[in-house]
Amino acid sequence: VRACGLRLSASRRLVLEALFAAAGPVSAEAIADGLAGRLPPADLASTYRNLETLERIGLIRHVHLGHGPGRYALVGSPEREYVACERCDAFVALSAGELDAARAAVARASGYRARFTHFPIVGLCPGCAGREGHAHP
Amino acid sequence: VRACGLRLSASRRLVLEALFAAAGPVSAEAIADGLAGRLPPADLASTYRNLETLERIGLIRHVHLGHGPGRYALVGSPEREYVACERCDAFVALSAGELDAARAAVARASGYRARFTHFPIVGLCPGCAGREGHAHP
DNA sequence: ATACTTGCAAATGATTTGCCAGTGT
DNA sequence: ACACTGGCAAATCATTTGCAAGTAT
Repeated sequence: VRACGLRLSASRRLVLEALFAAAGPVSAEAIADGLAGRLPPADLASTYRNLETLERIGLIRHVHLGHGPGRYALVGSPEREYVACERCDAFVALSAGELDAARAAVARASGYRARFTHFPIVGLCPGCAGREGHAHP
Repeated sequence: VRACGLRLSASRRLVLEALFAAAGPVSAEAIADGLAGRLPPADLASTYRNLETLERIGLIRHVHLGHGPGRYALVGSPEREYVACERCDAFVALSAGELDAARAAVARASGYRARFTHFPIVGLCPGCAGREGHAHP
């Protein structure tokens, strides 16, 4: 952290603590609110600035799940890729490798090297797909 | 159109003409501007309302390509699915079926039924993937 | 005639920026 | 000390909403 010429200020440390404490990816607002009281609150604009800084040095990353705000998480091993439901905002986080077959199929069809870390695969979760097409959804 | 109890007003017709005239998916702002002068301009808020209405009755749909605004297109046959580059915003539109292998791989890994019509597959286009990892990008 | 539509202005949600005072190193 | 940071207010971007006036049917 300091190795990048950055200062380890109180609010910067708070952002990192929040991301350690969080179960999954969390929004900037949730972090600024101190994860519902579990941590001291911080200014929202500063939180966004800190998230951007920490992302630039590769400590964290953000993913866009559903229509809401972006969600941030520590970069860890194994790396996570996401599949999200466009109807109910449910999502699953898979480990690197589990989507390699899909990646290969995309490369074959389009030439693109797909990455599901920043923008997830979007579709219907088993529950919403089951309700699809029924008479009374 | 009228079959749904809707009126075919001037600005509604204009939105449809713009979508017929456009080569690919276009933003609401581009439509409201009359596609750079090719058509008369319209109010942006009304354009958004008309796009929403036309999408609700299934005539059009929108897709989120890159970081910019959503882009609208007529629903046609063959149906289109998209693969977009997260670095340079280039994208390719594939016909329904071309991504079925990828869809099957996703279903195997996650149980989700992926659809790439509203949120595209995101990754690196061949050009950006080639530059990735080089000494001086 | 009447309900659907428009246009304009103002609100919204997420995120960014300007600016000046505060503080790690 | 000095540049990096924090907090607060105001700006931005895409999109939505309120409302009075207009118009397709």
